[in-house]
Amino acid sequence: MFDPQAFLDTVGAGRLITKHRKGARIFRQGDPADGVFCIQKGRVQITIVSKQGKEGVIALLGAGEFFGEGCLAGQPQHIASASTVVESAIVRIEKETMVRVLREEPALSQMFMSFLLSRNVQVEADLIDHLFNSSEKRLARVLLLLANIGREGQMQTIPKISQEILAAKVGTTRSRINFFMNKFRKLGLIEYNGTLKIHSSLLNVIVHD
Amino acid sequence: MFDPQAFLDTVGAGRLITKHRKGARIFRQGDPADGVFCIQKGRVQITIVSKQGKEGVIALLGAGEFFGEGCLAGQPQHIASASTVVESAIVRIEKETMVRVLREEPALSQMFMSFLLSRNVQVEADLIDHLFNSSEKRLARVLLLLANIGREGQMQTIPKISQEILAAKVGTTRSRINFFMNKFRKLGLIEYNGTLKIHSSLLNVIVHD
DNA sequence: CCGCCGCTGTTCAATATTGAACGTGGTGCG
DNA sequence: CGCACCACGTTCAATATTGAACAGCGGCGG
Repeated sequence: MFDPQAFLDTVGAGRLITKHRKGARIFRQGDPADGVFCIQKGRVQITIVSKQGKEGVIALLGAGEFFGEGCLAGQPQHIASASTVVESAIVRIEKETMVRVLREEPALSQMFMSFLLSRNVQVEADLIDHLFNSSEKRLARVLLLLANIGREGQMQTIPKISQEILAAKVGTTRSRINFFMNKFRKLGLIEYNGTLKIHSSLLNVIVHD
Repeated sequence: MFDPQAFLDTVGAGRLITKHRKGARIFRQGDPADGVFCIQKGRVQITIVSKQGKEGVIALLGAGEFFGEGCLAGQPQHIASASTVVESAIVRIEKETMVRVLREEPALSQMFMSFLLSRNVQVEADLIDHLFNSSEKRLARVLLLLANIGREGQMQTIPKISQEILAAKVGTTRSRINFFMNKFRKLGLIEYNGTLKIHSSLLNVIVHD
């Protein structure tokens, strides 16, 4: 679907590949936005904090996905922060370089556009989720999406994620998350002691009409 | 920023311009998705209904904006419905035509991409709004956005919109909308009897920390 | 004129959600 | 070890939100 390697090979100068440990900050909300980033390996979370100090996770991105692309739309500063959730390799591409490449390389332009389109679909799905669903269903959905990043049918082990982050992503409080996590566990929909496992039966929470 | 006319001129065959009355359906949730639409004149709302029958408004779009672009991301069917809210002129472009044009015309590709980028920013802003804000603030934001579609500083008259639709866009119930509309009115932030006027002071509701 | 219909105004109990508190167990570190 | 620091489990009152009901009020067609 999307091949970041081919992309990077053609970018040439004006790019910078960096390895980051887990938990490293790539950029902060408010920093000047003059570059686009692409994940080569690892996982990155995009967060934003409100004026009241609440934190929200807008996106959890994996290999092959871009972030910081808002600057191409003319945003002078990043409206969100980006940090790694596992050890990651990130490519930074200067805004000017990106613009040039998009103009001169139709194939890459296609690639980037198809990323934008699918990101659009994703964010819209998140929005619809908030429009319609209770926090219980939203939590179920987030867990299933996390599990499905590593695709497969049955049961999935998830790389450990704090209830606080889940709360930020779902858009509710930690006490609510805790409440539902225990509910799901009692119902046998998930398991956890140190590792978190998601059963496919968790789907029933969402489609429950 | 974006010139739909120039775009349309170069599309050539494979497009179809239609005028629609207020309230006309362009496509329905579930219809096969094989075309992209562009608004030449007027206003279009994108809605989706949940399994429980609740309706949600995902987007309110104006001249120069596209919709139905999900098919370019490989969506076989529309996940939402589109209908006009005022008399509108809509251009339909066949998916194949669109793909071809995007490939062959870098300038138009740029245009479309800049639309995608700003749409992304918009939807993300909506999502953040839901993540952080109460329905009261969300309503205030929706009203302000509606007023600002026709840009200007002070006070704006809005083309009449039912509380039901507002509820769908804000993501709450009509009784809540009614409650806040009256609250805003009592506070002198908006006026309405037959026409709806938004005062710029409504902004204070949002930035109230 | 009358009745129907869609929209608004209003109320209210049931339910969901928040925000804050406190206890507990593990883990890393001086 | 003892301490500090997290993240989790649990509780609870205060608050926000829902969902449903009913009434009033124009407009519109028969």
